[in-house]
Formats: sequence, C-alpha cells, structure tokens
Amino acid sequence: MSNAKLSPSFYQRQDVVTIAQELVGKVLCTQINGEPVTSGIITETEAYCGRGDKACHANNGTRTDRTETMYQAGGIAYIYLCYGIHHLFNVVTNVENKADAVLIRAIQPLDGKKEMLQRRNKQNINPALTAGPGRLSQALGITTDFDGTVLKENTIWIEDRQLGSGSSLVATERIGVDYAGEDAKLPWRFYPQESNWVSQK
DNA sequence: CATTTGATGTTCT
DNA sequence: GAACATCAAATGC
Repeated sequence: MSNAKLSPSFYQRQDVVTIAQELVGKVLCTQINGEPVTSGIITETEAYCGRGDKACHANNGTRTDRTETMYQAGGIAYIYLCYGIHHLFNVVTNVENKADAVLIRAIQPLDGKKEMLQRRNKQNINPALTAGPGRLSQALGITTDFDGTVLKENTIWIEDRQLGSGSSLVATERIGVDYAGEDAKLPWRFYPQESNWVSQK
C-alpha cells in the first residue's frame, strides 16, 4: 500500500486539526503543464477552521469570490494570492459549506529537484528552496490558476508513502495571524521536532 | 548578525 | 486607502 493517493474520505472528515497533523509526513506532488513530476515531504502545516477562528478567511460565514473555494467539499486545492506576490497552497477539508482548510507551509524536496531549482532561480538545495508557504508553491509550480483543482494525479495530489514518522510533532501558534486576537494563540501549527525544513526556527 | 523596506493584487472600510 | 496566512534585497550594527 505504498504510494497510495489520499482519497476524498481522508479530506472530508470533520476535524481539520487532526487532518493538519496527519498531513505532516505525506508527500505533496505536482505535475504542471506536462512537465516532470515535482514532489516533497510535507514538513509544516497550519489548520484554519471556518467556524470560530478569526484567522480564517472564511470565518463567520464570510463568502467572497476568493473564499468560495473553501466552502466546497474537501479534497480540492484552495490557492490564493498573498501580499500580491505569493501563491499560498491550502488543502480544503470537511464537507460542503464547512469552510475548513490546511495551509501547507513547508516541504522537503523529493522528486524533480532540478525543476524546483529552475522555478526558484536557485543553485543549491537548502531550506530556503521550499521552506515557507510562498516558496514551496513557486518550487512546485503552483499558482492561483489551480484554485479549486481536485487533488488527483496529473496536476496536484498528495500521496502516503508510509515514510517513518521520524520525530514527534510539535504544536505551536500559527505564523503571521496576529490580527486574529485570541485565535492567533491557538496551537494549530505543526511540524516534526527534528526537521530543518520549517519556515522559521 | 538584526532590522527595514519594496514589491504587488485582492478584499474590505 | 489600509491591511493582508510573504519573501528577498538592502541597510545598519
């Protein structure tokens, strides 16, 4: 059962925080415009809940053209532009009209390292290549063009390669959400204790 | 080293 | 206009 793609039933569970924890160690893969597959181990995630979490774009039933994607059933990509420059990749979870999502903040490169270096205009493989939500999206060729894409092969998908869990997960406050008041303190950011591939240390 | 700043688009006031 | 789930380059020690 290695290389199993995660199925809709994985994403459509109710507890976005559990899903965020389980996504760490899974493998995010992309194949953009017929280019070689690029992939990496997910090393950092954050959970966002559409109900009672002020840090979430779709909190409190806020529906805009941008957040409409998050209200769809789990198992699709929610990608939006941050600070006018960076494409941030999220996995939509839960069922239709429950706007939960998991932000992927960092990966560790596996396949297609050459393509990732080209897309990032870098010479060497180090955490600056893919550790950070804007960085990994650029490395994998993810743009807002793929907002709402179903997570399946030949574009964007996630595999469970049964990689040993390695070290235990650390839970901390989320990054860059100070504006959310009390909700900014929720320990909904997860990464492996011993990984160097996280967005800040 | 740390801190500041410029880039840049979408959403909300 | 201001703020924003950011990054890289420039500036200041």
